Amino acid sequence: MMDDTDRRILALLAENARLSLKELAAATELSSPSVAERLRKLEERGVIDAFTIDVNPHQIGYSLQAIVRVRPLPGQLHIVERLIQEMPQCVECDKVTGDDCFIVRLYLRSMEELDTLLDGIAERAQTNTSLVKATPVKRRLPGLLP
Amino acid sequence: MMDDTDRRILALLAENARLSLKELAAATELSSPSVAERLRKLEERGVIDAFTIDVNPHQIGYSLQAIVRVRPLPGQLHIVERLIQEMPQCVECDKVTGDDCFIVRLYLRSMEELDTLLDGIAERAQTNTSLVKATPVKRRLPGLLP
DNA sequence: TATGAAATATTTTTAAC
DNA sequence: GTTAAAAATATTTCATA
Repeated sequence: MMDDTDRRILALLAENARLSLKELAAATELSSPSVAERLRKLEERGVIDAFTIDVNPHQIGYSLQAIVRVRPLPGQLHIVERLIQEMPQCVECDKVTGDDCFIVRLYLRSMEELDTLLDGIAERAQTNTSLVKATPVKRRLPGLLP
Repeated sequence: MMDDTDRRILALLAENARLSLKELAAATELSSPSVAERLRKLEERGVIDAFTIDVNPHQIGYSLQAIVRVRPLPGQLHIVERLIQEMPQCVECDKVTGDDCFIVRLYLRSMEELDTLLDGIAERAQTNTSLVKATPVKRRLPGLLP
């Protein structure tokens, strides 16, 4: 279903999603219409979920990043889930197995903002916060071997 | 430094990074050259880190997703960090405060692959694995208020 | 310093193979 | 999957607020 050329296109777009069809064509030794058609199919099949941007949180005022494990109290799961979804500081949330129910990534302007945010769910959930000190692996594609 | 128009451009590109200058210009009621100039500056200032794609892990063979907290044993921190970085299944890794040192997001083809991967660092680190059951918030921009 | 208009150059799309 | 022509778009230049 996906060949080496498709994988090459994905890897190129992961680095620069605004590459023109012409540039993609040159890199894959195909013609532009051919690349356009492959792109269309990759989107249609849902391999490419979205063309998007990575924004540097620091440059838009978010000086801190935290990963918070959230364990809702009995009966509070759905409310907590909704509260998390509505936090503008939440950029990612997964529902997971194990003692914790949610793992949330927050962008924060200050420690005070973190405190306020967690206070807002303190009555409904236990939380465990880790502050991000560094990012050894920035979001990237996984291996694309067949 | 960043005005409402810039924020609008960021929000539009977060949804579709391949929007043409013309489309961005229409949406912001600016001319194409004007949008091009703003884009150039957003990149130059590092507000936009990258134009990239979101790939659906299922469509490229990764049926499972796990978030693993990793706590290296004394003296093993740097080796463990390197081992994580070299895992093609690792799509994200943060170094954090607290008992755990690293929080890693893995894409996996099978449970067996998870087992093999964790066995590979078992002598150097304690790990705690959560399997992703759902994703209430998919990666998104944080609030962009000034 | 940021914008817009117009001209030019480039790219994308379409159609035929 | 390709080529080549038509259509759409991007870029450059320059004038302007």
